[in-house]
Amino acid sequence: MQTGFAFTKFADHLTSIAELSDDDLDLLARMPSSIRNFSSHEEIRYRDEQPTDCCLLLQGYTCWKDTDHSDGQITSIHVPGDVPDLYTTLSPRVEARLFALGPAVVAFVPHAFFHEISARSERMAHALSLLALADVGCLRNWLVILGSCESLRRVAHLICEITVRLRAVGLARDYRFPSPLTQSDLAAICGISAVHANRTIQDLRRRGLLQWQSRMITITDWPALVRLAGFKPDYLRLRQPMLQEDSHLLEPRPLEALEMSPSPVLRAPAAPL
Amino acid sequence: MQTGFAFTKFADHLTSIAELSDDDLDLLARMPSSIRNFSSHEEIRYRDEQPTDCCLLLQGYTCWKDTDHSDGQITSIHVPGDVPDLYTTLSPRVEARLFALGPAVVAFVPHAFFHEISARSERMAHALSLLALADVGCLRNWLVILGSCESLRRVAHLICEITVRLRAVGLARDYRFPSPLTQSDLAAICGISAVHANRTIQDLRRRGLLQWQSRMITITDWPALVRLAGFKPDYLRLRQPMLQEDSHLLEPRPLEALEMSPSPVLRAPAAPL
DNA sequence: CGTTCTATTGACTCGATTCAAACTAAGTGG
DNA sequence: CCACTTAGTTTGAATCGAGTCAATAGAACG
Repeated sequence: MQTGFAFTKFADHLTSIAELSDDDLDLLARMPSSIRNFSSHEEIRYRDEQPTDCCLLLQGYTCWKDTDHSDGQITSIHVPGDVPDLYTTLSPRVEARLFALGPAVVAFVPHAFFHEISARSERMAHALSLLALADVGCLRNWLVILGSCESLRRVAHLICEITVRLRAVGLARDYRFPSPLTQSDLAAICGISAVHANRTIQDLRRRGLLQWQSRMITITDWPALVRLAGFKPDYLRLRQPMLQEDSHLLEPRPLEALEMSPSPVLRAPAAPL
Repeated sequence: MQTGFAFTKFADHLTSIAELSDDDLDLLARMPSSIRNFSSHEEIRYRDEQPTDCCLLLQGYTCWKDTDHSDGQITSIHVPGDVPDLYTTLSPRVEARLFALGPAVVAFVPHAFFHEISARSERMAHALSLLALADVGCLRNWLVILGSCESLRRVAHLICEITVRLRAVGLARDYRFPSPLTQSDLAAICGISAVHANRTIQDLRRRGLLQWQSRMITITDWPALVRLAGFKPDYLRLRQPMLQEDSHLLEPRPLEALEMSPSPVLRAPAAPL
């Protein structure tokens, strides 16, 4: 167990949702973690596991699968800065399976750390609650998508959400980001067949909204994609809406430069907890 | 504001998920509440409302709709004992709309009460966390259903879930319960059209699994319904599984008589908080 | 007693699945 | 380095589940 810079990704994520004091950021800087690499489709958390730490995703993507079936429905996906199993700090049993979608880097952070920072700072405890509520908001919103949209909107919405969530932690600044998902993964997220996932992507490509090649997604018409998806990011509970419907891709860093300093806590030297 | 017996429904619900001490039950007995009746499809919570109390459902059903569209997707439904907006104790803003599905009786309970019992009893705080986690479990499970099942299984699964959740709070003992939902409501839950909802119900009737007439559902072949739905109630996190695949309807109260005393706290006289 | 909401039915259309096959890319080992 | 394997993508054709539209029948309510 060592102290590293894992906390900066988490700090970016937290500050995108809740306002933190300098003291809170100092608390975060003391986050102990042990890093592990996972290869694509490797299992990170097993059903009925009772971990004493949480997974903080540093690079790549992960997803929950609630069913045991290997190509079963994916219930949520995660981007760097997310802590998919934060809820295990409340009830330490894992009821589903957590997989890496593409290669992923994960920092394991002891439950005790989250308990401690919650106890020390009221505001931090509140921020962690908001984080959990944001996850539930994502879940509810995705349920609405699955229940009421056809495949084209589903896929479009998914890509909008990933984009905004990445940008909230300082990634995908140029509307371009790695996407190691297979089309079967995409299908498992969107609740459609792999074949149809393929045809849907082609449709999006043909409409000139995005490119998806060699494990990279490049959004070529963000406003149109948002419009097609009917994407409204309120449910993400971000302090900055992050939409910029008007800003075109020609101006790479629109107006969030000041609100979005990538890692405001880097000034604090890390020290063991 | 008065103290009533609203707490018994809530206590039933809590004890179905978490173990409570006698002291905890005494705490619950002091629950202050003000009762209100709602008629079918009346709105209980409005978007962007900032309530200082929670809705404890005493009779009937309610549902969340995340979209403003009046026939939009329903993201969750609630049975007596549920507190749909418990999360507002953490973050007091309501992001969706809460409706009564059929006539409903609701007890409004101040946030302060939940904060107080959490502060006084560690075990109670934990129980409330488990309650919230169970809600999320429901949500995830329903997302899987919407993403991977066709309409027949969706409807079958919904009815299984309602049945088990009702039975967990001492209702629907004979696999028979009021169901004031319209077929449009059912459609909005299951993400299908109202016309198709109708045809699906007829299918279930034709298979001899249930009756649905004059706002009552009678399950006529519970084991077959469970099998058809592929219903596995683990995700509800109930302490008692409540499946009884084998027990037929001829024996109305199978084996849960001892574990399920309907309101174990009624012995405690209610006193103002 | 009529108005309104809800349930039901039929015909047509469309989105999506399935199955099968071909094709590409990426490894792996001889 | 090439042949072989494997995983992932792409395409077509047949089928099926579900949506839509429209019309009717029934139930509830004032």
